[in-house]
Amino acid sequence: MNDSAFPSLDRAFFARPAEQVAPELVGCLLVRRAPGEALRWGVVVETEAYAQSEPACHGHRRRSPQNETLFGEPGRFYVYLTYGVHHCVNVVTDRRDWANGVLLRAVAVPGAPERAAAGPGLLARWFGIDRRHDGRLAAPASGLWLAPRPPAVVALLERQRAAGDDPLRQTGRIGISQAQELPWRWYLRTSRSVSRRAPGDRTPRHDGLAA
DNA sequence: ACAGCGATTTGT
DNA sequence: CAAATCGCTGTC
Repeated sequence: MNDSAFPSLDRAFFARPAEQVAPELVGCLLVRRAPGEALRWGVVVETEAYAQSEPACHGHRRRSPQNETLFGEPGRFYVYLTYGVHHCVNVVTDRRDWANGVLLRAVAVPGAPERAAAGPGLLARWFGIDRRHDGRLAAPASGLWLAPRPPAVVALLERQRAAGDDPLRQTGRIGISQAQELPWRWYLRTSRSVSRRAPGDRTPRHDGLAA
């Protein structure tokens, strides 16, 4: 399997507000090429948007060496350590000097256990992502990038949408203590690899995987 | 300096 | 439901 089978999303895709990019990233592919290892990839099934204007965003309070990447150019990865234990992977969106990004919360990996990357920390662990990836461009040259929705995923989404059933669910964000009312989390209803249920979400779990 | 705490996960 | 575990942030 060649890298060319996974074309990289370009900067224009990310140069838009996070709440616009986040739902469109669901169904796209996260691809990882580490030295001496097999290519790893999976379908993004859950995302969250963050913006400087709301208090849950790391860049809301102030700009610092820690969150500098979030203020930088779109199309780069913003990776941080949380709870001293787990890494969280974001893609920077919108424009320079405005903290904006999309948190990748869950990925469905074909051939792997369903819950292998069913959460921000698990996802980072599975793909071998840590702070060294912070600031890297989302491109094959970085060994880590995002690819557009493959035809099979596009077909699945269209089929369900045509049946009057939107496979993309929108809820409040998870694990934050501020701005919980903001519905900036999106996930693929048909996936069993979603991290967890948001408070109040009664959506039934559905069979059939999106990959 | 120092206590507090987090965009999580796991086990009791 | 609490521990694990690190480093940033605000305060003393």
